[in-house]
Amino acid sequence: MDYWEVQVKGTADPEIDEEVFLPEELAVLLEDETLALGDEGRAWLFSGEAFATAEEKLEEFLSREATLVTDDAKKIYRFAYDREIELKARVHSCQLAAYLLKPGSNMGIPALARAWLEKGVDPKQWQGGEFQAAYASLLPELWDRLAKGLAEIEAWDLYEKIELPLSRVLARMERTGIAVDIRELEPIGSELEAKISSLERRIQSLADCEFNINSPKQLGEVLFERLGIPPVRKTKTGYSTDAAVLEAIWERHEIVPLILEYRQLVKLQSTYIQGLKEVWNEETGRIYTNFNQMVTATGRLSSTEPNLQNIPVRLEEGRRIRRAFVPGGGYQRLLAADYSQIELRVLAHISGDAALLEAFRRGEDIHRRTAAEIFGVALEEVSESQRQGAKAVNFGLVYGQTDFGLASSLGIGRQEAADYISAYFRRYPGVKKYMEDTVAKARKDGFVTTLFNRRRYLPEIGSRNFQRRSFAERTAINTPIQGTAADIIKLAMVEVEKRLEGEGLVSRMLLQVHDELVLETTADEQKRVAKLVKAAMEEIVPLAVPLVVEVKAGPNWYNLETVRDL
DNA sequence: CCGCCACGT
DNA sequence: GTGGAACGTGGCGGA
Repeated sequence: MDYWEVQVKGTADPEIDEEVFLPEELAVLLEDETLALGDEGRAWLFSGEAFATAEEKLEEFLSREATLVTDDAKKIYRFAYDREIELKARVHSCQLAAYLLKPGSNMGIPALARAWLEKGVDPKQWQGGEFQAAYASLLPELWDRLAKGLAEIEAWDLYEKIELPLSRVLARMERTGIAVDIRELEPIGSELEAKISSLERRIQSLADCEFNINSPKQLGEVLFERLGIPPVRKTKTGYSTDAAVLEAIWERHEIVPLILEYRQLVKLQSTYIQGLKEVWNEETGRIYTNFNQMVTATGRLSSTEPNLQNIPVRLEEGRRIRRAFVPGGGYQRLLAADYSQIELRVLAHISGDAALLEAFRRGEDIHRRTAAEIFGVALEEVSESQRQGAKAVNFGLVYGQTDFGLASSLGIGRQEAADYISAYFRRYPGVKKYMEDTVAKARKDGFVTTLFNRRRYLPEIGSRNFQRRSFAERTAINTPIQGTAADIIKLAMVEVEKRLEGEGLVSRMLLQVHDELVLETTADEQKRVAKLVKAAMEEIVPLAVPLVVEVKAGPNWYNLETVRDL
């Protein structure tokens, strides 16, 4: 590698303008007027602030048939979308590769260099903006090593066919944002404020003292000392006062339900009403989330600042917040497409269990069918409480359930829960075998994989500590299921984006909520887009059972109605 | 900065 | 016999 001595300008500190050494191609990208490329039309760029100094050069570069190796491709894609550049260059992401090789590890450049190049890289050795050039100088060798690593674990396709194209889709979604009618939040906020202060007064009056209800410590003292309610459970720091505890002591004192309601309303007010107002952009009327592609252990996305993957839906009080999420910028409808029972369908596919396969192939109500199997009754004979029990079993199944966990979720005895579980495994022996085989494989290899070869390492699977080992075993069972579902929806997102573009439609994807995609669409396009999205999601990965997607549409995220006849 | 708690899938 | 559902993010209190 030839190194040129160049100047790096426009760093975080405008006073810094130091001489550093860079790989030749990088130096050219940053400084040279004519933008000559390396032998293979390849350049390396650290996505820190330095790339703002090279905007024009970068724009020009990205419009060429060339390859840019960077630490974070999504930032480059954002750069291109923000400037409406027609992107011709291929982009590679070291961090994305590193995430697939070892999720959970530190994805910073110095850490990656230490891990993959066995180089001692100390960020403190560079001054000011100099480190950005130094980081870039590590990229050629780092990328080479990571690309080889992906091939070695047979995850190159996962990178190239799913994660990298998804980065571009996510960049586009982040730039698009979602319209929020802030006026819808005002009355909800005022109502919450009134209810909260009224509850606060009633709670203090029942306790006959002033205390901070938001402090679990103070609340515990009031409930379990002052009011003399027998404590249910302890945490490391004191009395536990979570919802399960409060529900258990519901009858002991009339203050308890008020506290549950108070907690719920304060959550809505602070996190959603206040929180969303604070990040709302008044120029565009939209909210812009960050979709993080390299955080979770299983391959799911996460959403931050704000988190738009946990907007309330279960309880009506909070669900109303969804009225504020609306189509904007000339669009008329929001459209939501969600996978029905995707995790249980994935379980059916990877376990190959005959009864589970049959249930999904027949299009049966899966919880009803499970209840019929567990309780040994005909489908028509299943009672509502039996169905609820079976639903909890199916739910827990995916998490590597224990009798204790099932018992507490159903409010039944531990023995009864254990009976349900063993009845389940008698009727679904393929599922039992999958779980045993997966744990055994994890113990042998030290990792588990998804259908698309995403890996998760489980170093504690052989621990002699029961708690640690048990946790690793549940994780071994859950990760291939949750992770495969994540792979599938990611692939579907890439396909949906491709089809929308290919069909010349203006409708656009806005959000992903693990098994659901939210789009905004026009009145004209709604029907066509509903069909397109449903087909793309259902057909993207042919499993041994059908994937079923339900599509809803409406004037906001609260009022959605099923789109029929697709 | 960590623990608790509450929201989502 | 053990502790006991999987994956996340944000607000708050308190050290």
